[in-house]
Amino acid sequence: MRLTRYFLPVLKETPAEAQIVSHRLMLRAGMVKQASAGIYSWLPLGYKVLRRIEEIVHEEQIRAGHHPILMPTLQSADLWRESGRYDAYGPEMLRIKDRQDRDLLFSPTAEELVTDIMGSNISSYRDLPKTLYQIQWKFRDEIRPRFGVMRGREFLMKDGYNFDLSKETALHAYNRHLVSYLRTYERMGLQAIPMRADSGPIGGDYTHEFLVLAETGESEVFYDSEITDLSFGEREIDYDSAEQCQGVLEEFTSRYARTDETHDAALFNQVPEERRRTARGIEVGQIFYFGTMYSDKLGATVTDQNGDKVALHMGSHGIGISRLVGAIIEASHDDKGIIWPEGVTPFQVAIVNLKQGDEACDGACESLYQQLGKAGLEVLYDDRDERAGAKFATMELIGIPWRLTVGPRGLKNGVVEVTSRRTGEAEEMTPEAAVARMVETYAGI
RNA sequence: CGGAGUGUAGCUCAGCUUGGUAGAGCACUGUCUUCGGGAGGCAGGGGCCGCAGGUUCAAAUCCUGCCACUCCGACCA
Repeated sequence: MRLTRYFLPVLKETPAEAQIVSHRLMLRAGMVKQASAGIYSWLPLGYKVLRRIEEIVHEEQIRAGHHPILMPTLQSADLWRESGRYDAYGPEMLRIKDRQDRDLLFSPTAEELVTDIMGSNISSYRDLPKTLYQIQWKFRDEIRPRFGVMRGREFLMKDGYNFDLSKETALHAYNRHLVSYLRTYERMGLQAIPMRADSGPIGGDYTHEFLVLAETGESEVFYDSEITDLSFGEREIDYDSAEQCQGVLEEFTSRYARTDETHDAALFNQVPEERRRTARGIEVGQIFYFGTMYSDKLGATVTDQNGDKVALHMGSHGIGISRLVGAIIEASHDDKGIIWPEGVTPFQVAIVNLKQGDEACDGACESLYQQLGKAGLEVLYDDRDERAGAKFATMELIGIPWRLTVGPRGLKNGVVEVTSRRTGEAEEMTPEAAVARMVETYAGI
Protein backbone atom coordinates (compact mmCIF):
# COMPACT_ATOMS: atom_id res chain seq x y z
CA MET A 1 0.00 0.00 0.00
CA ARG A 2 1.26 3.42 -0.94
CA LEU A 3 0.79 5.77 1.97
CA THR A 4 -0.32 8.62 -0.27
CA ARG A 5 -3.32 6.51 -1.28
CA TYR A 6 -4.09 5.06 2.11
CA PHE A 7 -6.51 6.43 4.66
CA LEU A 8 -4.37 6.80 7.76
CA PRO A 9 -5.51 9.79 9.82
CA VAL A 10 -2.69 9.94 12.38
CA LEU A 11 -2.72 12.53 15.13
CA LYS A 12 0.28 14.34 16.50
CA GLU A 13 -1.45 15.26 19.68
CA THR A 14 -3.16 12.97 22.12
CA PRO A 15 -6.94 13.21 22.08
CA ALA A 16 -8.23 14.40 25.43
CA GLU A 17 -10.62 11.55 26.10
CA ALA A 18 -8.05 8.79 26.09
CA GLN A 19 -6.69 7.72 29.45
CA ILE A 20 -4.70 4.60 28.80
CA VAL A 21 -1.85 4.03 26.42
CA SER A 22 -3.56 1.58 24.08
CA HIS A 23 -6.54 3.88 23.63
CA ARG A 24 -4.30 6.88 22.98
CA LEU A 25 -2.18 5.01 20.50
CA MET A 26 -5.17 3.57 18.68
CA LEU A 27 -6.59 7.05 18.23
CA ARG A 28 -3.25 8.58 17.32
CA ALA A 29 -2.48 5.83 14.83
CA GLY A 30 -5.85 6.36 13.16
CA MET A 31 -7.08 2.84 13.96
CA VAL A 32 -10.47 3.68 15.40
CA LYS A 33 -12.83 6.58 15.83
CA GLN A 34 -15.33 6.70 18.62
CA ALA A 35 -18.90 6.79 17.33
CA SER A 36 -20.53 7.09 20.75
CA ALA A 37 -19.79 5.92 24.29
CA GLY A 38 -18.19 2.49 24.07
CA ILE A 39 -18.92 2.14 20.35
CA TYR A 40 -16.22 2.50 17.71
CA SER A 41 -15.75 2.66 13.98
CA TRP A 42 -12.73 0.69 12.83
CA LEU A 43 -10.63 2.59 10.31
CA PRO A 44 -8.44 0.79 7.73
CA LEU A 45 -5.39 0.24 9.92
CA GLY A 46 -7.37 -0.88 12.97
CA TYR A 47 -9.65 -3.05 10.93
CA LYS A 48 -6.65 -4.77 9.39
CA VAL A 49 -5.34 -5.73 12.83
CA LEU A 50 -8.79 -6.81 13.94
CA ARG A 51 -9.12 -9.07 10.91
CA ARG A 52 -5.66 -10.47 11.43
CA ILE A 53 -6.55 -11.47 15.00
CA GLU A 54 -9.82 -12.93 13.78
CA GLU A 55 -7.93 -14.95 11.20
CA ILE A 56 -5.58 -16.43 13.79
CA VAL A 57 -8.52 -17.34 16.02
CA HIS A 58 -10.31 -19.01 13.10
CA GLU A 59 -7.22 -20.97 12.13
CA GLU A 60 -6.67 -22.21 15.66
CA GLN A 61 -10.32 -23.08 16.20
CA ILE A 62 -10.44 -25.07 13.02
CA ARG A 63 -7.17 -26.75 13.94
CA ALA A 64 -8.81 -27.87 17.18
CA GLY A 65 -11.71 -29.35 15.22
CA HIS A 66 -14.33 -26.68 15.89
CA HIS A 67 -16.86 -25.49 13.34
CA PRO A 68 -17.42 -21.84 12.45
CA ILE A 69 -20.99 -20.59 12.23
CA LEU A 70 -22.60 -17.16 12.32
CA MET A 71 -25.59 -16.38 14.46
CA PRO A 72 -27.60 -13.15 14.38
CA THR A 73 -26.83 -10.18 16.59
CA LEU A 74 -30.54 -9.58 17.11
CA GLN A 75 -32.35 -12.43 18.80
CA SER A 76 -35.91 -13.06 19.84
CA ALA A 77 -36.59 -12.81 23.56
CA ASP A 78 -38.44 -16.14 23.52
CA LEU A 79 -35.46 -18.47 23.94
CA TRP A 80 -34.07 -16.20 26.60
CA ARG A 81 -37.32 -16.45 28.52
CA GLU A 82 -37.04 -20.24 28.36
CA SER A 83 -33.59 -20.19 29.88
CA GLY A 84 -34.65 -17.65 32.46
CA ARG A 85 -31.98 -15.20 31.45
CA TYR A 86 -34.30 -12.63 29.89
CA ASP A 87 -35.10 -11.49 33.41
CA ALA A 88 -31.86 -12.55 35.05
CA TYR A 89 -29.54 -10.61 32.78
CA GLY A 90 -30.49 -7.14 33.89
CA PRO A 91 -30.11 -3.78 32.16
CA GLU A 92 -26.78 -4.79 30.66
CA MET A 93 -28.79 -6.54 27.98
CA LEU A 94 -30.02 -4.18 25.30
CA ARG A 95 -33.70 -4.84 24.71
CA ILE A 96 -35.42 -3.71 21.54
CA LYS A 97 -38.94 -3.87 20.18
CA ASP A 98 -39.72 -4.34 16.51
CA ARG A 99 -42.71 -2.76 14.70
CA GLN A 100 -44.98 -5.61 15.76
CA ASP A 101 -44.04 -4.83 19.36
CA ARG A 102 -42.15 -8.13 19.61
CA ASP A 103 -39.32 -8.27 22.15
CA LEU A 104 -35.88 -8.59 20.66
CA LEU A 105 -32.46 -8.23 22.18
CA PHE A 106 -28.97 -7.50 20.95
CA SER A 107 -27.12 -10.67 21.81
CA PRO A 108 -24.60 -10.36 24.68
CA THR A 109 -23.74 -14.07 24.25
CA ALA A 110 -25.40 -16.98 22.51
CA GLU A 111 -25.84 -20.07 24.70
CA GLU A 112 -29.60 -20.13 24.12
CA LEU A 113 -29.54 -19.84 20.37
CA VAL A 114 -26.72 -22.30 19.80
CA THR A 115 -28.31 -24.81 22.17
CA ASP A 116 -31.51 -24.50 20.19
CA ILE A 117 -29.63 -25.03 16.93
CA MET A 118 -27.83 -28.10 18.20
CA GLY A 119 -30.74 -29.52 20.17
CA SER A 120 -33.15 -29.34 17.28
CA ASN A 121 -30.75 -30.88 14.81
CA ILE A 122 -29.27 -33.89 16.55
CA SER A 123 -30.94 -36.80 18.24
CA SER A 124 -28.33 -39.52 18.76
CA TYR A 125 -25.24 -39.85 20.90
CA ARG A 126 -23.53 -40.75 17.63
CA ASP A 127 -23.78 -37.09 16.60
CA LEU A 128 -21.56 -36.06 19.50
CA PRO A 129 -19.24 -34.49 20.35
CA LYS A 130 -19.52 -31.22 18.44
CA THR A 131 -18.16 -27.75 18.99
CA LEU A 132 -19.57 -24.71 17.20
CA TYR A 133 -18.18 -21.23 17.43
CA GLN A 134 -18.69 -17.84 15.88
CA ILE A 135 -16.89 -14.54 15.71
CA GLN A 136 -19.62 -11.96 15.99
CA TRP A 137 -20.35 -8.54 17.43
CA LYS A 138 -21.84 -8.52 20.88
CA PHE A 139 -23.49 -5.76 22.79
CA ARG A 140 -23.47 -5.34 26.53
CA ASP A 141 -24.81 -2.08 27.81
CA GLU A 142 -22.03 -1.54 30.31
CA ILE A 143 -22.71 0.98 33.00
CA ARG A 144 -19.43 2.61 32.31
CA PRO A 145 -17.58 1.92 29.07
CA ARG A 146 -13.95 3.02 29.17
CA PHE A 147 -10.43 2.41 27.97
CA GLY A 148 -11.36 2.50 24.31
CA VAL A 149 -11.91 -0.91 22.77
CA MET A 150 -10.84 -2.60 26.00
CA ARG A 151 -14.23 -2.05 27.56
CA GLY A 152 -16.57 -1.11 24.79
CA ARG A 153 -20.29 -1.74 24.82
CA GLU A 154 -20.14 -3.19 21.34
CA PHE A 155 -17.29 -5.64 20.97
CA LEU A 156 -16.18 -8.46 18.70
CA MET A 157 -15.97 -11.80 20.43
CA LYS A 158 -15.28 -15.35 19.48
CA ASP A 159 -17.81 -17.42 21.37
CA GLY A 160 -17.69 -21.19 21.16
CA TYR A 161 -19.93 -23.90 22.53
CA ASN A 162 -19.18 -27.57 22.96
CA PHE A 163 -21.82 -30.30 23.10
CA ASP A 164 -20.93 -33.63 24.66
CA LEU A 165 -22.59 -36.78 25.87
CA SER A 166 -21.00 -36.85 29.30
CA LYS A 167 -19.20 -34.71 31.79
CA GLU A 168 -16.03 -36.63 31.07
CA THR A 169 -15.98 -35.84 27.36
CA ALA A 170 -17.15 -32.29 28.00
CA LEU A 171 -14.14 -31.81 30.23
CA HIS A 172 -11.94 -32.99 27.41
CA ALA A 173 -13.52 -30.21 25.34
CA TYR A 174 -12.74 -27.81 28.17
CA ASN A 175 -9.12 -28.91 28.26
CA ARG A 176 -8.87 -28.83 24.48
CA HIS A 177 -10.00 -25.23 24.52
CA LEU A 178 -7.44 -24.33 27.10
CA VAL A 179 -4.70 -25.81 24.95
CA SER A 180 -5.97 -24.18 21.79
CA TYR A 181 -6.25 -20.81 23.51
CA LEU A 182 -2.66 -21.01 24.75
CA ARG A 183 -1.55 -21.56 21.19
CA THR A 184 -3.81 -18.81 19.87
CA TYR A 185 -2.49 -16.14 22.20
CA GLU A 186 1.11 -17.10 21.62
CA ARG A 187 0.65 -16.63 17.91
CA MET A 188 -0.35 -13.06 18.68
CA GLY A 189 2.84 -12.51 20.61
CA LEU A 190 1.04 -12.58 23.93
CA GLN A 191 1.55 -14.48 27.11
CA ALA A 192 -1.94 -15.11 28.46
CA ILE A 193 -1.98 -16.93 31.77
CA PRO A 194 -4.91 -19.21 32.58
CA MET A 195 -6.21 -18.36 36.03
CA ARG A 196 -8.91 -19.93 38.13
CA ALA A 197 -11.92 -17.67 37.76
CA ASP A 198 -15.38 -16.91 38.95
CA SER A 199 -18.19 -18.23 36.79
CA GLY A 200 -20.43 -15.16 36.99
CA PRO A 201 -23.88 -15.08 35.40
CA ILE A 202 -23.16 -17.89 32.94
CA GLY A 203 -22.76 -20.25 35.86
CA GLY A 204 -20.84 -23.50 36.27
CA ASP A 205 -18.03 -24.97 38.31
CA TYR A 206 -15.14 -25.20 35.92
CA THR A 207 -13.80 -21.98 34.56
CA HIS A 208 -10.50 -20.34 33.75
CA GLU A 209 -9.79 -16.82 32.60
CA PHE A 210 -6.83 -15.95 30.41
CA LEU A 211 -5.00 -12.85 31.55
CA VAL A 212 -2.33 -10.76 29.91
CA LEU A 213 -0.18 -9.02 32.48
CA ALA A 214 -0.24 -5.25 32.03
CA GLU A 215 -0.10 -2.29 34.37
CA THR A 216 -3.40 -0.98 33.11
CA GLY A 217 -5.22 -4.28 33.57
CA GLU A 218 -8.57 -4.11 35.27
CA SER A 219 -8.11 -7.23 37.39
CA GLU A 220 -5.70 -7.71 40.23
CA VAL A 221 -3.93 -11.04 39.87
CA PHE A 222 -1.85 -13.23 42.16
CA TYR A 223 0.48 -15.86 40.79
CA ASP A 224 3.53 -18.03 41.22
CA SER A 225 6.27 -16.47 39.09
CA GLU A 226 7.19 -19.90 37.71
CA ILE A 227 4.10 -19.75 35.55
CA THR A 228 5.57 -16.97 33.43
CA ASP A 229 8.39 -19.31 32.38
CA LEU A 230 5.93 -21.65 30.70
CA SER A 231 5.36 -21.48 27.01
CA PHE A 232 3.36 -23.66 24.68
CA GLY A 233 5.83 -23.13 21.86
CA GLU A 234 5.97 -25.26 18.76
CA ARG A 235 4.86 -28.51 20.31
CA GLU A 236 2.64 -30.83 18.31
CA ILE A 237 -0.58 -31.74 20.00
CA ASP A 238 -3.33 -34.16 19.11
CA TYR A 239 -6.49 -32.31 20.07
CA ASP A 240 -8.42 -35.58 20.08
CA SER A 241 -6.18 -37.01 22.74
CA ALA A 242 -7.74 -36.54 26.17
CA GLU A 243 -4.43 -37.43 27.80
CA GLN A 244 -2.40 -34.86 25.90
CA CYS A 245 -4.90 -32.06 26.52
CA GLN A 246 -5.19 -32.99 30.16
CA GLY A 247 -1.40 -32.97 30.41
CA VAL A 248 -1.15 -29.45 29.06
CA LEU A 249 -3.92 -28.26 31.35
CA GLU A 250 -2.11 -29.68 34.35
CA GLU A 251 1.17 -28.14 33.26
CA PHE A 252 -0.37 -24.69 32.91
CA THR A 253 -2.75 -24.72 35.85
CA SER A 254 -0.91 -26.55 38.61
CA ARG A 255 0.83 -23.41 39.88
CA TYR A 256 -1.01 -20.77 41.80
CA ALA A 257 -2.62 -18.18 39.51
CA ARG A 258 -5.85 -16.44 40.43
CA THR A 259 -7.66 -13.19 40.01
CA ASP A 260 -8.90 -11.18 42.97
CA GLU A 261 -12.31 -12.83 42.55
CA THR A 262 -11.01 -16.24 43.53
CA HIS A 263 -7.83 -15.31 45.37
CA ASP A 264 -7.14 -17.42 48.44
CA ALA A 265 -4.51 -15.78 50.62
CA ALA A 266 -3.82 -18.91 52.66
CA LEU A 267 -3.13 -20.96 49.54
CA PHE A 268 -1.07 -18.17 47.98
CA ASN A 269 1.12 -18.07 51.07
CA GLN A 270 2.16 -21.65 50.43
CA VAL A 271 3.99 -20.42 47.34
CA PRO A 272 7.62 -19.65 48.26
CA GLU A 273 7.80 -15.95 49.04
CA GLU A 274 10.31 -15.07 46.33
CA ARG A 275 7.96 -16.47 43.69
CA ARG A 276 4.79 -14.73 44.87
CA ARG A 277 3.71 -12.02 42.49
CA THR A 278 0.89 -9.52 42.58
CA ALA A 279 0.16 -7.66 39.38
CA ARG A 280 -2.60 -6.43 37.14
CA GLY A 281 -4.01 -8.27 34.17
CA ILE A 282 -6.27 -7.82 31.17
CA GLU A 283 -8.79 -10.57 30.70
CA VAL A 284 -8.67 -11.70 27.07
CA GLY A 285 -10.60 -14.95 27.26
CA GLN A 286 -12.52 -17.33 29.43
CA ILE A 287 -13.57 -20.97 29.26
CA PHE A 288 -16.45 -22.68 31.08
CA TYR A 289 -17.93 -26.07 31.63
CA PHE A 290 -21.47 -25.75 32.93
CA GLY A 291 -23.01 -29.17 32.41
CA THR A 292 -26.63 -29.45 31.37
CA MET A 293 -27.79 -26.08 32.64
CA TYR A 294 -28.99 -24.82 29.26
CA SER A 295 -29.79 -28.12 27.61
CA ASP A 296 -32.14 -29.00 30.49
CA LYS A 297 -34.02 -25.74 30.21
CA LEU A 298 -34.17 -25.72 26.43
CA GLY A 299 -34.77 -29.43 26.03
CA ALA A 300 -31.59 -30.24 24.08
CA THR A 301 -31.24 -33.99 24.37
CA VAL A 302 -29.97 -37.05 22.53
CA THR A 303 -30.70 -40.73 22.89
CA ASP A 304 -27.76 -42.53 24.46
CA GLN A 305 -26.47 -46.09 23.97
CA ASN A 306 -29.14 -47.43 26.31
CA GLY A 307 -32.00 -45.72 24.53
CA ASP A 308 -32.41 -43.11 27.26
CA LYS A 309 -32.89 -39.43 26.53
CA VAL A 310 -30.09 -37.45 28.10
CA ALA A 311 -29.36 -33.73 28.22
CA LEU A 312 -26.26 -32.44 26.46
CA HIS A 313 -23.23 -31.51 28.50
CA MET A 314 -22.02 -28.12 27.46
CA GLY A 315 -19.35 -25.56 27.92
CA SER A 316 -18.74 -22.16 26.42
CA HIS A 317 -15.56 -20.35 25.59
CA GLY A 318 -14.82 -16.78 24.67
CA ILE A 319 -12.00 -14.72 23.24
CA GLY A 320 -12.37 -10.95 23.22
CA ILE A 321 -11.21 -10.18 19.69
CA SER A 322 -11.60 -6.40 19.73
CA ARG A 323 -10.24 -6.20 23.26
CA LEU A 324 -7.15 -8.10 22.13
CA VAL A 325 -6.21 -5.23 19.85
CA GLY A 326 -5.95 -3.01 22.92
CA ALA A 327 -4.37 -5.72 25.05
CA ILE A 328 -1.62 -6.35 22.53
CA ILE A 329 -0.80 -2.65 22.43
CA GLU A 330 -0.77 -2.48 26.23
CA ALA A 331 1.70 -5.34 26.24
CA SER A 332 3.79 -4.09 23.32
CA HIS A 333 4.56 -0.40 22.91
CA ASP A 334 7.14 2.23 23.79
CA ASP A 335 7.17 6.00 24.04
CA LYS A 336 7.19 6.31 20.25
CA GLY A 337 4.15 4.19 19.61
CA ILE A 338 2.91 0.70 18.98
CA ILE A 339 5.23 -2.26 18.38
CA TRP A 340 3.18 -4.92 16.61
CA PRO A 341 4.14 -8.54 17.12
CA GLU A 342 4.83 -10.00 13.69
CA GLY A 343 1.81 -12.28 13.94
CA VAL A 344 -0.77 -9.48 14.03
CA THR A 345 0.91 -6.54 12.37
CA PRO A 346 -1.24 -4.73 9.80
CA PHE A 347 1.76 -4.33 7.50
CA GLN A 348 4.81 -6.52 7.68
CA VAL A 349 7.30 -4.12 6.21
CA ALA A 350 7.52 -0.34 5.89
CA ILE A 351 9.47 1.31 3.12
CA VAL A 352 10.63 4.84 3.80
CA ASN A 353 11.79 6.82 0.79
CA LEU A 354 14.06 9.52 2.15
CA LYS A 355 14.08 11.52 -1.05
CA GLN A 356 10.79 11.31 -2.82
CA GLY A 357 11.14 12.53 -6.39
CA ASP A 358 14.77 11.44 -6.69
CA GLU A 359 14.99 9.04 -9.58
CA ALA A 360 17.30 6.55 -7.90
CA CYS A 361 15.40 6.55 -4.61
CA ASP A 362 11.98 6.27 -6.24
CA GLY A 363 13.19 3.46 -8.46
CA ALA A 364 14.78 1.50 -5.63
CA CYS A 365 11.66 1.88 -3.46
CA GLU A 366 9.40 0.86 -6.30
CA SER A 367 11.48 -2.22 -6.94
CA LEU A 368 11.51 -3.20 -3.25
CA TYR A 369 7.77 -2.63 -3.07
CA GLN A 370 7.15 -4.90 -6.05
CA GLN A 371 9.48 -7.65 -4.90
CA LEU A 372 8.14 -7.75 -1.34
CA GLY A 373 4.59 -7.79 -2.66
CA LYS A 374 5.38 -10.68 -4.96
CA ALA A 375 6.84 -12.53 -2.00
CA GLY A 376 3.45 -12.25 -0.32
CA LEU A 377 4.33 -9.59 2.23
CA GLU A 378 2.12 -6.61 2.97
CA VAL A 379 4.12 -3.46 2.61
CA LEU A 380 3.35 0.12 3.54
CA TYR A 381 5.42 2.37 1.30
CA ASP A 382 5.77 5.91 2.61
CA ASP A 383 5.86 7.77 -0.69
CA ARG A 384 4.84 11.12 0.77
CA ASP A 385 6.84 14.20 -0.05
CA GLU A 386 7.73 14.61 3.62
CA ARG A 387 10.77 15.02 5.76
CA ALA A 388 12.54 11.94 7.01
CA GLY A 389 11.67 12.62 10.64
CA ALA A 390 7.97 12.77 9.92
CA LYS A 391 8.11 9.52 7.96
CA PHE A 392 10.03 7.69 10.67
CA ALA A 393 7.70 9.00 13.36
CA THR A 394 4.62 7.81 11.48
CA MET A 395 5.98 4.32 10.92
CA GLU A 396 7.06 4.09 14.55
CA LEU A 397 3.71 5.32 15.80
CA ILE A 398 1.78 2.75 13.82
CA GLY A 399 4.21 0.05 14.86
CA ILE A 400 5.37 -1.67 11.67
CA PRO A 401 7.93 -4.24 12.90
CA TRP A 402 10.46 -3.73 10.09
CA ARG A 403 11.46 -0.64 8.16
CA LEU A 404 13.49 -0.45 4.99
CA THR A 405 15.03 2.99 4.69
CA VAL A 406 16.04 4.04 1.20
CA GLY A 407 18.14 7.16 0.72
CA PRO A 408 20.63 8.57 -1.78
CA ARG A 409 23.57 8.10 0.55
CA GLY A 410 22.96 4.41 1.02
CA LEU A 411 22.13 3.82 -2.61
CA LYS A 412 25.48 5.27 -3.60
CA ASN A 413 26.97 2.27 -1.79
CA GLY A 414 24.27 -0.05 -3.08
CA VAL A 415 22.62 -0.55 0.31
CA VAL A 416 19.40 0.14 2.16
CA GLU A 417 18.84 0.11 5.90
CA VAL A 418 16.80 -2.57 7.65
CA THR A 419 15.59 -1.39 11.04
CA SER A 420 13.80 -3.34 13.73
CA ARG A 421 10.99 -1.44 15.41
CA ARG A 422 11.44 -3.46 18.57
CA THR A 423 15.15 -3.01 19.11
CA GLY A 424 15.78 0.06 16.99
CA GLU A 425 18.83 -1.67 15.56
CA ALA A 426 19.61 -0.92 11.95
CA GLU A 427 21.62 -2.97 9.50
CA GLU A 428 22.78 -2.03 6.03
CA MET A 429 22.45 -4.50 3.20
CA THR A 430 21.71 -4.68 -0.49
CA PRO A 431 18.06 -4.40 -1.53
CA GLU A 432 18.11 -8.04 -2.59
CA ALA A 433 19.41 -9.12 0.81
CA ALA A 434 16.78 -6.95 2.50
CA VAL A 435 13.99 -8.66 0.60
CA ALA A 436 15.43 -12.06 1.47
CA ARG A 437 15.72 -11.04 5.11
CA MET A 438 12.08 -9.98 5.27
CA VAL A 439 10.87 -13.14 3.58
CA GLU A 440 12.90 -15.22 6.01
CA THR A 441 11.66 -13.22 9.00
CA TYR A 442 8.05 -13.87 8.16
CA ALA A 443 8.42 -17.46 7.04
CA GLY A 444 6.19 -19.55 9.26
CA ILE A 445 4.37 -16.65 10.92
C1' C B 1 -27.35 4.82 39.24
C1' G B 2 -24.30 7.93 43.09
C1' G B 3 -20.11 11.48 43.00
C1' A B 4 -16.85 14.94 40.01
C1' G B 5 -16.02 17.41 35.45
C1' U B 6 -15.99 18.97 30.24
C1' G B 7 -18.52 20.66 25.55
C1' U B 8 -15.25 27.13 21.48
C1' A B 9 -11.73 25.45 14.04
C1' G B 10 -9.88 18.61 12.02
C1' C B 11 -6.61 18.13 16.94
C1' U B 12 -4.72 20.39 21.75
C1' C B 13 -6.54 24.53 24.17
C1' A B 14 -7.15 30.12 25.60
C1' G B 15 -11.28 33.63 26.01
C1' C B 16 -16.23 33.18 30.35
C1' U B 17 -14.88 35.72 36.86
C1' U B 18 -16.08 41.74 35.18
C1' G B 19 -21.54 40.69 28.43
C1' G B 20 -19.66 44.78 23.29
C1' U B 21 -19.83 41.14 16.83
C1' A B 22 -14.16 34.90 17.77
C1' G B 23 -8.35 33.67 19.28
C1' A B 24 -3.39 30.73 19.51
C1' G B 25 -0.39 26.43 18.30
C1' C B 26 -0.58 22.17 15.30
C1' A B 27 -3.18 20.44 10.85
C1' C B 28 -5.06 22.26 5.85
C1' U B 29 -4.41 25.43 0.76
C1' G B 30 -0.89 28.42 -2.39
C1' U B 31 4.17 29.92 -2.83
C1' C B 32 9.50 30.38 -1.88
C1' U B 33 13.63 28.38 0.76
C1' U B 34 15.04 23.89 3.27
C1' C B 35 15.49 18.47 3.05
C1' G B 36 19.34 11.30 6.33
C1' G B 37 14.83 12.19 12.75
C1' G B 38 8.20 15.72 13.32
C1' A B 39 12.07 22.60 9.20
C1' G B 40 11.27 28.07 8.18
C1' G B 41 9.21 32.58 5.65
C1' C B 42 5.14 34.99 3.16
C1' A B 43 -0.04 34.73 1.78
C1' G B 44 -4.74 32.26 2.65
C1' G B 45 -9.20 29.10 3.93
C1' G B 46 -11.89 27.24 7.89
C1' G B 47 -16.37 28.32 13.80
C1' C B 48 -25.30 28.08 14.46
C1' C B 49 -18.78 28.92 20.86
C1' G B 50 -23.26 21.18 22.21
C1' C B 51 -28.94 22.19 21.72
C1' A B 52 -33.36 24.95 23.28
C1' G B 53 -35.39 28.70 26.01
C1' G B 54 -34.71 33.19 29.10
C1' U B 55 -32.44 38.07 30.86
C1' U B 56 -30.33 42.32 28.11
C1' C B 57 -29.81 47.62 23.48
C1' A B 58 -26.21 43.53 23.08
C1' A B 59 -24.76 36.60 25.21
C1' A B 60 -19.23 32.04 23.82
C1' U B 61 -19.58 34.89 28.47
C1' C B 62 -25.26 35.63 33.01
C1' C B 63 -29.92 32.29 34.28
C1' U B 64 -33.04 27.67 33.35
C1' G B 65 -33.78 23.08 31.00
C1' C B 66 -32.01 19.29 27.91
C1' C B 67 -28.27 16.42 25.26
C1' A B 68 -23.46 14.42 24.62
C1' C B 69 -18.78 12.99 26.33
C1' U B 70 -14.88 12.07 30.17
C1' C B 71 -13.21 10.64 35.11
C1' C B 72 -14.03 7.91 40.29
C1' G B 73 -17.39 3.69 42.29
C1' A B 74 -20.58 -0.96 41.67
C1' C B 75 -20.65 -4.44 36.73
C1' C B 76 -18.01 -7.08 32.74
C1' A B 77 -14.78 -10.65 27.04
